[in-house]
Amino acid sequence: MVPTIKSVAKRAGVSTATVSRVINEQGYIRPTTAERVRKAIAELNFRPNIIGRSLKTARTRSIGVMIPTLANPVFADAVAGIQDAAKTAGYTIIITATDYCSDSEFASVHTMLSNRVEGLILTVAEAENNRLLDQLDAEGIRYVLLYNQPCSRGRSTITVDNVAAARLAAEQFIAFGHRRIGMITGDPTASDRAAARRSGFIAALGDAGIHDPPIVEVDFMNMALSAELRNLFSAPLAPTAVFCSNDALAIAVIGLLRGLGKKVPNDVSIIGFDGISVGELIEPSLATIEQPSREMGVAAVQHLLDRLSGDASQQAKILPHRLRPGGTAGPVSPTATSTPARIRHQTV
Amino acid sequence: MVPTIKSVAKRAGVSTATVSRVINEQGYIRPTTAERVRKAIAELNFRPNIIGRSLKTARTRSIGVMIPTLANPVFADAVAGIQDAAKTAGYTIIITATDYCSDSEFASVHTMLSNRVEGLILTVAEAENNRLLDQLDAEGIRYVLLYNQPCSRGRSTITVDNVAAARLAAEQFIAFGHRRIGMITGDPTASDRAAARRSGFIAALGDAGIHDPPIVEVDFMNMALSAELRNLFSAPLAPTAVFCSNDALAIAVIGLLRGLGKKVPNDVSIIGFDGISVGELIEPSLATIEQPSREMGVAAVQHLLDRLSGDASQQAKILPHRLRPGGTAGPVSPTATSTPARIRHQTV
DNA sequence: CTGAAAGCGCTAACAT
DNA sequence: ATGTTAGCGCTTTCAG
Repeated sequence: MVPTIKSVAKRAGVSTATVSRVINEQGYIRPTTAERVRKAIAELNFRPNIIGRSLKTARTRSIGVMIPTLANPVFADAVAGIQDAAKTAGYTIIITATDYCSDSEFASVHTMLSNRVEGLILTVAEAENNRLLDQLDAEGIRYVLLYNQPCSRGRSTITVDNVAAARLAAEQFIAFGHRRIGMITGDPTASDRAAARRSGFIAALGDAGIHDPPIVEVDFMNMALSAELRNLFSAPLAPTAVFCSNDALAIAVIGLLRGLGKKVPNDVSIIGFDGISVGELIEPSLATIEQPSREMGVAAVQHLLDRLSGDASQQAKILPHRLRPGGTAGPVSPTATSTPARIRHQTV
Repeated sequence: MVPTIKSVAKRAGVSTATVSRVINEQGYIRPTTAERVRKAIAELNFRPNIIGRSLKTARTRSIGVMIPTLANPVFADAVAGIQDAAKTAGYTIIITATDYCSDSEFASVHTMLSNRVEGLILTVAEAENNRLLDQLDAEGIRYVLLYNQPCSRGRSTITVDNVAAARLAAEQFIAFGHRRIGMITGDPTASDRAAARRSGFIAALGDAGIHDPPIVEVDFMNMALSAELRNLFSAPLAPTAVFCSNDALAIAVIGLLRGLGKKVPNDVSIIGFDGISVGELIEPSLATIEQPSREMGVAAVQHLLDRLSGDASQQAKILPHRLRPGGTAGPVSPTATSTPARIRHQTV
């Protein structure tokens, strides 16, 4: 059978307490004794049973991670950061994916809590009104949100300033001379960050005197780009620039535009959001609002570990976003295919 | 504090055994009693402590997963499949990434085994001569390899037929009329699958009378595309077609070619390997040998669970690969920039 | 410096 | 149909 601390003790001719002390390097052990124990451990290929230890110490050194999906590189990168930081800190991670289905959030968290994770890193659909988070708060369970927006409840979260970031995209378009600027957003109501990006985008356009920009919501999961989207680009007053609420969506939209015979960026400029690495590799390269996903994952772990050791100093940690320039976004083109409305707008 | 089975028992006025029976729905319980217990559970918000259960039952219902990195979508997709299948089967997964550093494989596996995972899903550098796997075999620990090649030791693995798949790529190039065909491969010695792809590629070319194709090895992690690579494409007899051992590499190479002023596929045709989804989204779309990563993850879980229940019927499961056509691979072009050698080869 | 023993939360005989 | 109890592997007083 698999060796236990008892078998090691017997082999080394000591008590289990001594073996435990050697394993955990605590207390005074005569060097020769320690050596004998280590030898027994090596010979038996003994691996301390964390289950037994956890039961005794009430510490698991594990954290639970819940994200929408690993299939989106944004989250995969964040988890890579989480994994790395956790490993460094001697923690183990348990992962669950919700597939953007908020109904499964309860079950996922339940599983992880049953496994007695010491804390949670969560990306939920919406942080503000969330029964699950209410319950975690009520039970005093430590968690850190990732990508979610700071909310009035003061829930701790690691994110970028999605409002400011979206403003940046809008402002870039305006600086490029665009006036007919639209937005395409995925998981519209289902994501607080998408909502924040949307509002930042609208606000920035408003500041520039552009109101009621066309905003199209698409089903992000099965990215069948809707008829509405085709209409958007086929209209005579079609936008010359479009902000997409995430990179995967942006890349899909670029494909659609190609299908419609539109040139990017000549006919339509595109800026995405996320900064996934493949964006740099496509041609033209994707202009995007980059968020430091991996670092966000690392920060989430640090933040969580801080909270686990009682330090709840800061609620939200806002990491810097950055406009990553790319070939998909450029000045409004004189050769743009749809010109009629430009005259009107140029007077502004 | 956090409720225990004892606190539930007290509240419901029953013994802990009864509570346990209710939780696990086993044995005969009077409905009214069960109801009282369930009420107590709900009121206390009791979650059974898996740690305690595991210690008693010696079952954790968890599996350990070790992959090179989550930053590569191939592995992220596989893990998504693993997670999904595991969840369905009532299992939890613990993830570690090695970052392609085989030295960390031991530590990762050690951690997971200390956590008493019931089995492992591993992608290792090399399955044939592997001390870690030898040790797992010796200890009778169940594992399933993922992406690794079947080896003489009969280690169970989920993979595609990398040799045949690479042949397919080579044959496609040949069918397109290419004769000067090269290969660019990452983690050359460090990956049995890369080696298999390489040998399949060479074999297929050999069958077509093409020998000693140029093969360039690049450091996959920091994808600084080497000088050697530049030389490859600058040579007068530069290949008109290049097979890349994975998609990430292929996309990077396409970028390099653009930098060198070469057109894809006109000057150089490219076929990648993996079938990551972004390949379909870039322009031109990436021709690639697609492997069903998500399904492979699912299959790995099924295979592992089979083994855990004593069924070791099959060693290797070969899933079907598929040539995914794409814009990056096409017929050898009459306008190709480097023509001198074509005459010689066309005589074959 | 080391050992004996209690007990973490749970399940599974064994009783009744 | 339900209760009693032993014990999973480990850590940690408490003794010595």
